[in-house]
Amino acid sequence: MVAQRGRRNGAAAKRTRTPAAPDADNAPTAEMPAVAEAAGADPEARAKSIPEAAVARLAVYLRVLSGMADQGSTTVSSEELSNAAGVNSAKLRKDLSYLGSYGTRGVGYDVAVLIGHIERTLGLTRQHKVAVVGIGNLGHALANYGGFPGRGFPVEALFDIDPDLIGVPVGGLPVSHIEDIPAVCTERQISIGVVATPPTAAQSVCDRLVAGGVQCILNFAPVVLQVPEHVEVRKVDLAVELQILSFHVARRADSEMNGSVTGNGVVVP
Amino acid sequence: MVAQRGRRNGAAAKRTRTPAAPDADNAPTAEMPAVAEAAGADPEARAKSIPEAAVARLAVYLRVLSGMADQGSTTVSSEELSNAAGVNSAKLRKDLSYLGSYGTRGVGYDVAVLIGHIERTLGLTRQHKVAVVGIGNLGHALANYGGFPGRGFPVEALFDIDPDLIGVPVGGLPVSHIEDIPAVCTERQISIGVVATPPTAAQSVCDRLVAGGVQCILNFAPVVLQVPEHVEVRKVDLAVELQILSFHVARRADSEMNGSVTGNGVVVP
DNA sequence: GCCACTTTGTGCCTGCGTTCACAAATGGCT
DNA sequence: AGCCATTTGTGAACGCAGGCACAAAGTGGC
Ligand SMILES: NC(=O)c1ccc[n+]([C@@H]2O[C@H](COP(=O)([O-])OP(=O)(O)OC[C@H]3O[C@@H](n4cnc5c(N)ncnc54)[C@H](O)[C@@H]3O)[C@@H](O)[C@H]2O)c1
Ligand SMILES: NC(=O)c1ccc[n+]([C@@H]2O[C@H](COP(=O)([O-])OP(=O)(O)OC[C@H]3O[C@@H](n4cnc5c(N)ncnc54)[C@H](O)[C@@H]3O)[C@@H](O)[C@H]2O)c1
Repeated sequence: MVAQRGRRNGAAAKRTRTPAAPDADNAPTAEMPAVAEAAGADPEARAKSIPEAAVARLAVYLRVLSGMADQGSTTVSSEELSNAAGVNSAKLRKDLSYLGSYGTRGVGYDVAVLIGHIERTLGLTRQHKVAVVGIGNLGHALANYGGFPGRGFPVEALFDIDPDLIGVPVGGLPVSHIEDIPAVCTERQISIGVVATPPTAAQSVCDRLVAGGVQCILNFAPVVLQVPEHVEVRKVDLAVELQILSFHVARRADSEMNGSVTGNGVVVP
Repeated sequence: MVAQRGRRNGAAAKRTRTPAAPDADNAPTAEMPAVAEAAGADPEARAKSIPEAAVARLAVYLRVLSGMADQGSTTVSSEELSNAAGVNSAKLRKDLSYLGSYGTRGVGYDVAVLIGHIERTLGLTRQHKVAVVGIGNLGHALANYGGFPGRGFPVEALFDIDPDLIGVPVGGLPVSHIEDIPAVCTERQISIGVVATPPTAAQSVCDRLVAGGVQCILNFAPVVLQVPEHVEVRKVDLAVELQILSFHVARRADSEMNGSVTGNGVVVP
């Protein structure tokens, strides 16, 4: 019996939206009451009503389930799965209920069936081709990482501005020049662009990706990108992550300032 | 006064809901919001009441402000700053109000003063030493990254299990063996541990970091880490980020499936 | 010194996300 | 066949966070 209960760890990235059109912004979560009519036999239609936060968790459940499937499990209860995913079991059930009633009461969920439904809901039945821009420290790591292709996100284009890098294969794929971003992305049907350039270059690179028809951008540069309304941006900002941790350290150090010490960085009187 | 409310770790508290709710008047939300209550004038004490989401934004404001300071700006209005940070101006003002009233009505905020207050609130006045474990693709990128030390997060220890890596300097720092994690972390007063190992090794590495007195962990491995209550974990999961983007692509493709096309990956009829 | 203008700080309302608790469904056991 | 243990699915409550709108507070012009 595991006494350990749910850890928190929130989502790491933040969505940004262009402040250009304050009137029509109407965040992705449909403004329409939408009522989520039960008649929705269409799983795709149902997708519209899934809360953003739940989508992030579904991805986590999916990975846990994949691990369980590899281990030979065929069914799993909400309690088990929620424990492995680090969330409350009620929340897990509610999340799963967004994609329909695919569990069996008294038994649990069929692992394979659940995997299929989550994949379909997250749009993982199609492949999403990825381009990485900025093949420096981080770009190299991303290009060499084997975990993406295996999950339906093949890296199919690399770009940089450095003449010494152009044509050099990284992770088996030659680097192209950023001038060619629009043409190459259009031609290869790239749908996700990853920005790993220095912050100063990020916006111009982003513009080229958009010109190439890319629909989503994953941004590692510490800047707020401006994009058209139809492009989705997610930001991964390590400096912010560290600063949030720093805040918690400070908060704890403050409330515990009476001798007892649980970690480094605190003076022991 | 510690007052550890607010966290969700609802440990044992069974809290059966009685309709009458005789326990306290905390049920009606209309009453005094209890936040910002007895928080004295002490800025550190006030930190406890800052919402998690606001902390993340404060870190973003801080970076924008630093850029403005470098550019010579001395004051900034909430409108300007919120634009640059990509948020609503009212939200920004509310976030800043958590750290006190340090703006001047009719003028705006003094950039330098604001930077100082945010830094103090986030605990950036002290340095937070960082250790990176798993010096592979990602670990190398992190170890070589110059952006962390400049912001008060010096990388002061590297660890791996690969004998070929031990002793090799990466980014000017030699790699140590993971066996030495507890000793080295304790000795060098490491407060933040970064896990960049394969997922299978992540939990054991995490345990060693905790044994070394590390207070926070930034986890890049796609697993849910189990840690004692006093350790804070944040997870950066690129696969999840991509899957969230994938969901949005699927959703958009679904709602727009009538010829008009705004990006790649959609068949044009 | 007064007035008009700017901008902050915040009370209030709305809506989302989380949690609880329980009825309904289901399988296994006697 | 009937009952019990188990587990799902969800209605309802609760609390946090976001956003509007306005009073308070300050600046600068005249
Ligand atoms: N390395 C890390 O661990 C890390 C951590 C956090 C954030 N980041 C951020 O990720 C980004 C990349 O970091 P990095 O360490 O890989 O930097 P890097 O300097 O190693 O690599 C940057 C790459 O971008 C290329 N580049 C420069 N200008 C370009 C342009 N206009 N168009 C296309 N490519 C261009 C450079 O040639 C170089 O190859 C930075 O914004 C950094 O702040 C990196
Ligand atoms: N590279 C990326 O772009 C990327 C992207 C997303 C997620 N990740 C995750 O980050 C982690 C690291 O990725 P990577 O690409 O750097 O992998 P990698 O294989 O290049 O590096 C892993 C490193 O960890 C070391 N290691 C193995 N077992 C260890 C142990 N028990 N203790 C300490 N070190 C050990 C290995 O020697 C190696 O140096 C993985 O969990 C991966 O899923 C990486």
